[in-house]
Amino acid sequence: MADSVPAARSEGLHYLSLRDEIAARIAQGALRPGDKLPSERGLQGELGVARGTIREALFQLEAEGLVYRRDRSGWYVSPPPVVYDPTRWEGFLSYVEAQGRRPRTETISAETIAADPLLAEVFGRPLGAPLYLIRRRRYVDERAVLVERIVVDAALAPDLLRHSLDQSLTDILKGGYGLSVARNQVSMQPCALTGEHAAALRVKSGLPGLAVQRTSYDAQGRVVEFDHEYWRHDAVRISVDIRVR
Amino acid sequence: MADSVPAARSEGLHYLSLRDEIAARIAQGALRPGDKLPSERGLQGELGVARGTIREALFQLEAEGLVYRRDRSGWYVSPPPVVYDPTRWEGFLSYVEAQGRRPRTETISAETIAADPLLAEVFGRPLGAPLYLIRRRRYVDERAVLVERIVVDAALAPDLLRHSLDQSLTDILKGGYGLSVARNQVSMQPCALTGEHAAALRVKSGLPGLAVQRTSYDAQGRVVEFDHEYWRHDAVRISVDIRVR
DNA sequence: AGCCTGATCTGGTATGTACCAAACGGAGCG
DNA sequence: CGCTCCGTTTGGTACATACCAGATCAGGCT
Repeated sequence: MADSVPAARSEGLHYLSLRDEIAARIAQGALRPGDKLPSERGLQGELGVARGTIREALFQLEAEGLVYRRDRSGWYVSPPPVVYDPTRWEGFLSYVEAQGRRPRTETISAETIAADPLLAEVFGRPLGAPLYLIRRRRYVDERAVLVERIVVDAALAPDLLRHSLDQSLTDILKGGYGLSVARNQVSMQPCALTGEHAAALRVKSGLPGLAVQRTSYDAQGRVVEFDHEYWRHDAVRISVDIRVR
Repeated sequence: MADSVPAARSEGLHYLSLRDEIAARIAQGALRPGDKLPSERGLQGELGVARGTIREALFQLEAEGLVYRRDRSGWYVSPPPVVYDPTRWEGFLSYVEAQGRRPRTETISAETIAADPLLAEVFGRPLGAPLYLIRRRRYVDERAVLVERIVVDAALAPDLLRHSLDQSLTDILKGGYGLSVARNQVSMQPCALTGEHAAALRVKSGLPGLAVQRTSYDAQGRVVEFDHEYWRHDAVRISVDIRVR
């Protein structure tokens, strides 16, 4: 990294100028997506500031989505986010591919469960009715970007779990069962990834995320999918184009 | 140590158990929205852990939107977020009120500017065409929750700046100029609030936020508003209900 | 070639200390 | 009563240090 960061010392708070310095390097292309930053201790020696201060600057860049960390490996420049349009339901694999990125899906678990009060209400089915619960992890360019928990009515898609769930669930439901989505009810909220979600994405507990809850209905108003997604905040941008009511 | 947080010491990482302990108190109503937490140094004495560890736990709760800080005043339990549906464009004041909260708008600045290349493109107007630029800050229950930067085509709304901009801009455009919104193009991305935005919201630079960009069109496809909003991440939840294309 | 192992590198957690500056609150003054 | 002033409280920044545990990788063994 040669001459390090002279401009950064100009003024004000150390961690802010360091943050701005690194951000500038990324903006001007001196650091490119996927590049590894020097180690915290390396920067410490280079810049002559305490490691805690370096980390404060890195945390801010992480919150801005400019860098991310791989646990006990190092800090890396973030790739650009994928654009997610909840009004176009083509499925993860196709829209990620359409953006020139490499998607992958991994099934964590798939099981039959009995409807609890909430799910019974959502699906309009009796308590205890059989439902499928699917947990998946999805990647873009081999970086885990979201975990999801999908519930499907077993009555609408018998033997769904026989299929390989690493492909598009939308396609399976449409091709195999004639179920297609006509309406989506989507709710999104910034959150922190904690516990099982953080573990599944292999990120530090507390990383900012985006929680998306989606209920998909077919033309008859039946619930086709009830889906909770937890995204890394830096991996996604939401875009919708709508007629106003 | 009064005994206070006994369960928190059970196992694992100090800051995670402390975080969970406070989160549990909020969930069960022992701490209510708006309540002030003990000071960092107070907790330090109570719990016997270092102040840095306390702060780590508080940062996580902040990232989850459960608590927020008022600079050099203290940490407080967050009020619930307002629900924002970009497909229903009734304006901030009315939908916040509909949720039983108290909205307020403050105009920071209002001026006439000349279209730069980007704005000329967006509005389909020549370079240098006159546009209005309005900056506002909006509050819910007297807490600043967003800053926005709205651009309006001066040709469509002459003398717009004569109006009081602390009211609904939607109403002014509709009532005063017959402009009503027929289509919204909305893009949202988690971000960090920095620089002027952080200052305007009086939060620490680096607080997680949600950046919303909205382009509103009327029935003739003319751009009515071009709007950038920066929300505190804990103040808003997005909800949309849409027919799938 | 493939597997195992152990040293090393890296970030993660935790503690202590010090000082700064904004916010707050109470005393005192006009 | 309202204002100013000032000491106190509170979070904000910065430093130093120590140790832990997962990730990584080179080297040696099979």
